[in-house]
Amino acid sequence: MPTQPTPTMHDVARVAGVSVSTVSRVVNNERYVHDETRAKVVDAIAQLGFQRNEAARALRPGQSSDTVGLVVADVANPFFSAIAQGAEEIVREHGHMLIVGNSGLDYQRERDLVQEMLRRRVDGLLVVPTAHDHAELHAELSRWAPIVYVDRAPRGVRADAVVLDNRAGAQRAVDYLIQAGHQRIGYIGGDPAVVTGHHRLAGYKQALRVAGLDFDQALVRFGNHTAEAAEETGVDLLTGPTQADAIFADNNRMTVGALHAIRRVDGGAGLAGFDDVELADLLPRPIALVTHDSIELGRRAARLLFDRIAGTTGPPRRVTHRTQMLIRGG
Amino acid sequence: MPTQPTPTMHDVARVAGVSVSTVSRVVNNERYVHDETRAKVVDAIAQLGFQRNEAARALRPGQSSDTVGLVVADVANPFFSAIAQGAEEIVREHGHMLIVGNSGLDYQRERDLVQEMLRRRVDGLLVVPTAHDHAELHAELSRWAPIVYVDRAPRGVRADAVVLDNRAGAQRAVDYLIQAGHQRIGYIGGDPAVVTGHHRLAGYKQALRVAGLDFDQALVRFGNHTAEAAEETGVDLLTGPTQADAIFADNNRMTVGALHAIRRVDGGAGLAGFDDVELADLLPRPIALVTHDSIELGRRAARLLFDRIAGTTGPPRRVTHRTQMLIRGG
DNA sequence: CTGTTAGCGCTTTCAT
DNA sequence: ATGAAAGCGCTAACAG
Repeated sequence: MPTQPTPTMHDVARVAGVSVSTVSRVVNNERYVHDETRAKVVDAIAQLGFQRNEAARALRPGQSSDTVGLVVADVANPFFSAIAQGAEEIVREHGHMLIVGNSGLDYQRERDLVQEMLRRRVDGLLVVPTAHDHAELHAELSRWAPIVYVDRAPRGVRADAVVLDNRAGAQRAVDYLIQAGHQRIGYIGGDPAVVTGHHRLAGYKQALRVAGLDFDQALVRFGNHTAEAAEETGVDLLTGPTQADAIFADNNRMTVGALHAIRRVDGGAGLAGFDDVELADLLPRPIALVTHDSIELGRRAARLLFDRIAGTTGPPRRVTHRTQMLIRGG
Repeated sequence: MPTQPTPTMHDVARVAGVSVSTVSRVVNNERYVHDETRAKVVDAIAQLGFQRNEAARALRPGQSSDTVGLVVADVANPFFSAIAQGAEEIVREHGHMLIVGNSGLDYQRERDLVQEMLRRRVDGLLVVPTAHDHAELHAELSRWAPIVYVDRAPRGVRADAVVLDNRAGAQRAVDYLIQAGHQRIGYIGGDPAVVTGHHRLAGYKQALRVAGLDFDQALVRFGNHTAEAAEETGVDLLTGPTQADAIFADNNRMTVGALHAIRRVDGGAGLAGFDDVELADLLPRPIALVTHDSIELGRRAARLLFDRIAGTTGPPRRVTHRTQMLIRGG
């Protein structure tokens, strides 16, 4: 059956034989409504299946849409879906709803999404920013609603952000590879412009430096946008002239690719990676993983956002979540 | 800096020295606006950073909120996040936005979420229903907006749904185990009330029947709600009096649990599972997986929904997606 | 206790 | 080509 127009308070009022204001009072559980009148209204509401139009309600001054927007690169990536999970949890606790959009790491789309969400008058935004400089975007849009950045701070802006301890995490994992006797550790990274990559690379370099190993630019390969690309890069690192004997993978997609590469090459290459990957513990060979609670990351970002929505002012807050290294598999 | 109130068309009109109707015309790209006037308005819009309030716009008769709701059990589960990914893609193509909620497979929460989304006047709903009877819920709420169910049809209702070929998929995987010489195949399932489990169990039974094997109720264990629970169940099946020599896992979480169980027991138990699991191909022992394109599942459901939103009437449509069996790992 | 009124931000006749 | 005015569904004074 085709859908019907939703009944309004006016309809309820007519059926109950009262005025709309009385209906409004009943719906909002206000005092000073005669029990009898209330009963009539409640009946009419049930009979019509009335549900208050929140969009209309939000139009009143001082009211809000009770929605929050979340922009991630790609909800299908376990890292981002964990963020979404955590964010949804907090958002629901606050009686809000979550609008989700995928930027695909495309700046234009990110921009469009944020703008569209603002047009819907979200109370705030959680954004995993693309690599593009955000100075303009942030200045232009954060006037209207608070924005909290997740996983990485955008370029060109000092703004609220909840991030991971990328550098220390990467350093630790790379150090593990070094301690295991590897000397030529390849670095497989994603978009070179994304700042997390830079920090993780810094951790990689630091580990080499501490161990007194030389840094070889040929071992560093950014620009892998899928696990498949990372796999090819991994094979090349391991079998090509670079002669890598281990790999550090920049994020979960890269790790999956690296695992396949190592399997194809079938040498004794070592592997470490940023982010956890499901089933890594069942793999035949040990892998060092920089893990973190990404659901909590989403929660923290959402809490910070609601803090701002509640009116908390002050300088940009930067929350850094710790990571830990786990040796899984083997 | 705290956020400012968003400028309205009225503000723009004042700055541009025209009336709100003229601003509206410019914003909506209507003809019959003098170029000079248009320029003034465009300037004012840019100066103020005006963005049309979509909520207010949607209030006008005949207009819609251009939003769609998606209710899944848990976006962090790769199966559901893939659905979200596919849905988001189509929703965006239609110029809409996606509101996401997690039901946690709790009927009351599902109900609350759907109702809340309806209050926000979503144009339609995509729902992965809980196990509860939906006769009342569906009858009550589908009057206001079209609902398309994803992954499983709700109990007690004939409604639009996009589902998988659960029975045939399970049958094929179980048959694979039988052909591999296994005789006592344990079944690890989730919520016994979820209909997909029933269909998959039917496929399991059918495979046994075809092969002339007896069905043993003791081998069937529903009620595992996490991978950890599935692991314990798996260990019990393999080492307990049931003496299972293989396991069929009902869904991706169960498969992860079963993998751990088999690893703990360390026998030569066979394993098959519904849904794909990342990295399964790298595991040391072969596993039969019933795979499917779950992103496409989300896309199909969303397309069907927009079909209804566009006004297509007719009897409930049931779309069944094919599955395929892959032997991964080994 | 309840109804009348005004108005939120926007679109849409209807005049001019 | 532009403006005035009404109204979408709801809430919030303000009367009574």
